[in-house]
Amino acid sequence: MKATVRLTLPDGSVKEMPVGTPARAIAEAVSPRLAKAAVAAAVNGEVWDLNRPILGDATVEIITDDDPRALDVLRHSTAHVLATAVRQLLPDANIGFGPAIADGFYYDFEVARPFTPEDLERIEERMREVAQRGHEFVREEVSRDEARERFLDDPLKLERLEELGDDEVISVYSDGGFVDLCRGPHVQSTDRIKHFKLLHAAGAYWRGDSSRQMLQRIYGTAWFKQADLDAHLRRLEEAEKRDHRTLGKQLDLFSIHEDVGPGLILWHPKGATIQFELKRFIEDELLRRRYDLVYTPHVTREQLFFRSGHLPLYEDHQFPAMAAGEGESQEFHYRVKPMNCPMHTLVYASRQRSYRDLPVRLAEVANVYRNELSGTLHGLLRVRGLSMDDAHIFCREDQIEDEIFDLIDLTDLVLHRTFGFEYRIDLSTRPAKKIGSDDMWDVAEAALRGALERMGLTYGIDEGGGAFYGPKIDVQLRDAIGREWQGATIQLDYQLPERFELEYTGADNRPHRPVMIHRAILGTVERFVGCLIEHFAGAFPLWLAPEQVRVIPISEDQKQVAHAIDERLRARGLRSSVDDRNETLNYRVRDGELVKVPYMAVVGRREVEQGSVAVRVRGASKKQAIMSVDEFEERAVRQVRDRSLSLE
RNA sequence: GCUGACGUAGCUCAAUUGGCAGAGCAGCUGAUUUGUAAUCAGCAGGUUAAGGGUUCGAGUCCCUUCGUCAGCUCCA
Repeated sequence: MKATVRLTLPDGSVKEMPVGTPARAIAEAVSPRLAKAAVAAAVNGEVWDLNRPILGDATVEIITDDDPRALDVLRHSTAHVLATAVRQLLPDANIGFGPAIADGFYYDFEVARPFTPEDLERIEERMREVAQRGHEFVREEVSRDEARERFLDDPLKLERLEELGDDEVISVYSDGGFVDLCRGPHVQSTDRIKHFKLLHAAGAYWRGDSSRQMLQRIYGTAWFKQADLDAHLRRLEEAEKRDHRTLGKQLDLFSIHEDVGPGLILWHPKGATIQFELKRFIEDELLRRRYDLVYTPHVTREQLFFRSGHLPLYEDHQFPAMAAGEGESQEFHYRVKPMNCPMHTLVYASRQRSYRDLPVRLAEVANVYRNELSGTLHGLLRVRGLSMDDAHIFCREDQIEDEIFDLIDLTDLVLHRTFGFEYRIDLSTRPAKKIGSDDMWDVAEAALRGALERMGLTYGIDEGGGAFYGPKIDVQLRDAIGREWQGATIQLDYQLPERFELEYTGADNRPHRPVMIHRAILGTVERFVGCLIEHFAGAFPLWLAPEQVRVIPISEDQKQVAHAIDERLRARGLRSSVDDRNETLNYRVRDGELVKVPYMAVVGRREVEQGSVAVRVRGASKKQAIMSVDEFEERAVRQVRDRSLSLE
């Protein structure tokens, strides 16, 4: 057996080291500085503990605390410290899973009673003690029998253990008396863990299965630097301030009333204005791109959804059936529609189609209703009554790529060029359980890829993540404070054309089956408006702002002129109003700022004499610009037309 | 749907061990005529989510229902 191993470092240099040398030794050999910053190592690309002996030739890269992979290690280790502390305080607690997640970690426990906020404080305090003690994280590889022995009192761990394959290495990590079945890796010692905070506790089903017992999950966050932790906590606060439910109330955009029902939105005039502008923008764009608008009923005989296959598969998400009216045949039951595709399919099938007619693009910003679980409802982001910016494209296989290309362009226009979102694209390919031949899938996936590449876009691939009826493209958008939201979705469908026997006559005078593309660019109007509220923190760009201009006469003497200016702005299509309430100027300016009116046009004695207005731009206090009414009017109209994101 | 927490005026929040339901803002009325983030005074506003129970007495304790929130799950 060789006594040394050849370790290749990222700079290409090769170090000859004794077998079993840990990555830590390499870091120390390079520089004390590197050793200090080192958190873990990538050995042949796999993240390892610094202390884990390297037994064969390998590439080794030291992962330092500024590497994103290091944060996962730190957070995972913090989760172990959490479990260590909980076990010390509650020795009977059974442990579930405790992984690192985006921005933090959690750990699941099976305990006699749920954790209270006071419990969290006590646990966090104990965590600090554990961390400060500097327990080594010790990794051991054990046999299955030995592992069974060790986790005799941990039924949840035993269950996981039995699922591990025979060829898998079973590793166990311990720190300060706490032992966990765990793949690792971990930081070297608990004293590396300094900057963390427990955030909240909530119930979570074991293995995410609602038929299994409920565990108590504790969430937390951990960082290498105090400044990073502080910044993260500030981000959470900022997100809370932007919460669309709070802003929706403050800005009088929408409400949800108990008597109407949960998940059903009452759009107030100001919120409705935003929706109106959004729909107008989208529909104008669709017409330009040769879509046709359609309108279809909100209620239908349920046989339609049996034919489409939604029933009984999707029944849990549909509202219950309604009987037909008295005196009518009771043979048919009706359903409120949860989707539009079957109806659009019928519009397609309402007459013969030639290959020359394709693609047929049918669009409808449609209200649909889905009976979502009560516990999942959340403001505008998850609702039961929603308006999809839905469309279905019926095309030939050779047209798929061009259609997808156009859809991605549309997505970029809407999300990026219009609203300034950055976004990320994922392509989901064929799942194990699918319909259609492999040839069909080859064509479909190649078309999606081709369009993405023609666009010059980078995208991720979710292998096997497609729907059973076709591959899809999902777009995740990133908002002003870095959060990701589900944006557009584009799905190919070979199933519905089959079920509804859709056809077109080809150049060969033979019947052919079209392909169907389902797509939503905004997702749903409700969710998108919610996202916009948080993205802009309620300060909408001029074209979307429910109230664009507020004209404020300083005293009664300017009242008439103010109303005349308001009339002029209204005549140009601007949403203007006059605040001539009997209040001080300061009061009225403050009021306008609080509801985030983009422009306040103040009219005093000087302005009346000059035919001008003193324009105050939202958020820019004390820097008013005096300009003629004409100039202001042109400026505002131009910005609305351009859908400008900033005010000038 | 499940687990836990919560529900007081339009909004934000008080109310001691069970002991007279209160404040600020918003609203209304009046005075004031205002030069860029809150002028002053007065008035009005409540079946304490709904229903039931315990008690001399319930916003407060117990039960049921509805709703909200944090998650689980699922998705757009």
